[in-house]
Amino acid sequence: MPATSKNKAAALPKRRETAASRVYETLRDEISGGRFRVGDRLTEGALAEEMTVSRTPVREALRRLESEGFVTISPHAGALVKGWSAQDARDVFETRAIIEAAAAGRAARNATASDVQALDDLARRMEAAAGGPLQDVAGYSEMNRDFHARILHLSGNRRIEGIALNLMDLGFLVRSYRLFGQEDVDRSLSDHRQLVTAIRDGEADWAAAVMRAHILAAARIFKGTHDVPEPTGQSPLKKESDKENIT
Amino acid sequence: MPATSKNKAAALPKRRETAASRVYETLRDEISGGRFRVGDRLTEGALAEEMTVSRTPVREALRRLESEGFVTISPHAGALVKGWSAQDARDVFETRAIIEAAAAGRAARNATASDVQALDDLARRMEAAAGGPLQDVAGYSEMNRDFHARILHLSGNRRIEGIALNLMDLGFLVRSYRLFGQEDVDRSLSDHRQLVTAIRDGEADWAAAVMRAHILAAARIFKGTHDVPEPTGQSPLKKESDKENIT
DNA sequence: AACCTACATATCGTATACAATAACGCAAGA
DNA sequence: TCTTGCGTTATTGTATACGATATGTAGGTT
Repeated sequence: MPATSKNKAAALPKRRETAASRVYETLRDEISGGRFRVGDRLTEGALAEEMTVSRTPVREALRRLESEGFVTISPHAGALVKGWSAQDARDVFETRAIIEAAAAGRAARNATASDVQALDDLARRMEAAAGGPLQDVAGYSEMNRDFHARILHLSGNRRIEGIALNLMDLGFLVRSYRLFGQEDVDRSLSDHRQLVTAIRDGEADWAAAVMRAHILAAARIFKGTHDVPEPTGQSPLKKESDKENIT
Repeated sequence: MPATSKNKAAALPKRRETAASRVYETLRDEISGGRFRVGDRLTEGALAEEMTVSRTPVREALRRLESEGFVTISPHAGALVKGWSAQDARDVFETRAIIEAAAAGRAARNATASDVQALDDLARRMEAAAGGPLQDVAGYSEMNRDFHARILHLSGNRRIEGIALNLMDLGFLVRSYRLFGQEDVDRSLSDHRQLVTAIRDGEADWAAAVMRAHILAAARIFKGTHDVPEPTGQSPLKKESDKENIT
């Protein structure tokens, strides 16, 4: 329905954000949150009506989601929610291991005392939060992201930082912490402690090796419990799952 | 003026592309080609009129260019041609060195005999083309891109492949081969030979090391002759200075 | 003279209207 | 029953109209 710009009081006018960015964030969270099935069609008109905006900002949001790998868009066919194969997950973790290991090594050379202090504080807070059986998964995940982001920033290479952050924020990874058992969390925390120490002492090679192991360990957990959301089922209609895997 | 889709006979009537993609490609080539100066304002309306389309496809093209790092867009201020500082260039080369070295190592493990054959053919063709003083810079550059792209593909990691290709295709790097002297070309070709050999023999570590050296050497050449100052922030009074930026 | 305010203008963000295309179904024939 | 062709329809691509916002300027006040 034509929302005549009068409905600003309707939803969330708090921020001075644009409608396009709001639609983008909403859709991104919803896709990550599992509202849609892989292969689902995202129709501009339907989404526009649902969010009480016009097709223009929806369209913009979809294009952005495509560039970040959440949906695929075909010239006249529209947007489909993109699926993740086991191979995709493996590739992402492997790439993260490579890039973040290098970043950790650089961070070990660049970090100042206060940088190390901040990292250490964060690591301790994570340990405190994980005292019990990890209740606040979202909060822990957020702290973990922050920990990695700080190290990436300390690498001094903004390109590395941006690429690695993108990889970290991919939808199918965001919620993977639910898969962590107690011992996994313990090992992860131990890795973090080692990273802080290695960075504090300027031991670049050690920092890189720890980071690599840290990420590959997470990959193993993810892989073990998350084997193949293959396109097998998923066909409410006929054959929609043409699979984007190039191979 | 409503261009009633009849003017397709103007330039490229062959393809059935969308207007947005045409605008995107045109703008990308023009930015890479140096038509604009760093910091130039790209106004939607002006570009739309120039290309005889509406603002909508222009807008879409600009957003895409932003996501690929060619322009920066501020919420209500519009798009500016993005500049590359020496630090940016350094970051890109360093990141390429890290990622492509890893890719070369994986390629050494995955490559089949025919893969190696294809690489070797390409390397030989490049040597032949560089017999003289490198006349066809564009052609040579294209072959070089293909060489690297093949190795990236052989890594078996599509994520690595995509990231590295993006880094390779950044505007300010595309034409950097003009900076290569004869000895630089010779060393580059020698690197390629070594890469082919290392991959053929499955020597992952050697392949990775050669690739790393290969890219960092290129970085050094680029850096030496291309030391540019910062994009000077965005001076608000900065006026349009289009046309004529050869370099 | 400096500063603040109000207005004018240019450009972006969004809504809506229209055109083009591809998916879908239905019917007709073999 | 299967195939094939055409027409309908839903959805995307593009154009245009309108509203919102930032910037720049002129004029008035202190």
